[in-house]
Amino acid sequence: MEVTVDDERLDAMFAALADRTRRDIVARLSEGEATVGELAAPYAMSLQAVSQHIGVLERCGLVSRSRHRQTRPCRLEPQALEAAVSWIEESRRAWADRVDRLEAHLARLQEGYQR
Amino acid sequence: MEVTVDDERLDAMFAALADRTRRDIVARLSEGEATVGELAAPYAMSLQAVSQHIGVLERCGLVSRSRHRQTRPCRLEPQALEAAVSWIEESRRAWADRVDRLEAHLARLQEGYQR
DNA sequence: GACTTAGTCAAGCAGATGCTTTATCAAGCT
DNA sequence: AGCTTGATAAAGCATCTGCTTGACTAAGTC
Repeated sequence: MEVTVDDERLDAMFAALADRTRRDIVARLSEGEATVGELAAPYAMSLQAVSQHIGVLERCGLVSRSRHRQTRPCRLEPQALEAAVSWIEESRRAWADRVDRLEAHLARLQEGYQR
Repeated sequence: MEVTVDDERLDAMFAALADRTRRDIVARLSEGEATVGELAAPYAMSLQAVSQHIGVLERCGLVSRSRHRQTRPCRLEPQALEAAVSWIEESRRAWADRVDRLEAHLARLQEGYQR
């Protein structure tokens, strides 16, 4: 049974992860919630830029923002990462299967020659 | 021990996978080698465009092109996919650990109240 | 040698992306 | 009410991307 994830979602997800700053933010959030300001602090770029990066992560479902007083705490939505992993795993598995079949085939040929 | 993959490589890899046509090509190649022309056939776009897509996949190490007569057979280099998977898995694992710790903590609190 | 096949190279263009700056808003502080 | 803090909104700009077309090359066919 295949887990079919729609293409647009994968587009957005991989595109989101294609930026170092955003991968950094995801890694940071995997250690726990953080506000936009906290996430922005380590970077040379403006708070607005980081807020935009978080927007990208939010739009593809990897991160969600809530409110607490004036701050906007962000947290990871890891089931979204699942979609990306499963696509990659599926392709890799298909390739591995193919290599296995090929090797098995070659092994049978080899056996044939030796007999 | 961490498998540290350099950021530029991950940038290129996720960017490569952020395109539906390129993911299609990877999926197709996971079923076996194919020439540029064979890969291009299903698409409305020009052969040149597909060749450029393959170039992107090649530059990030996911695909390699060889030569056979006038054709350029392409094949998947699946150990490259490993880098992407391991980055994602690592972040997800960190998040899962954190959730587990949190739940364990809450469980202990709960126990405390009931005693 | 001329023609076809399979593909690359290169220039150009419309639209997306990553940042900036300025302006604005909502919550808390005095 | 006015000021500060934490953040979003919007406009602008340089660069990158995905595609196109036209020109070229290498290998095989007539």
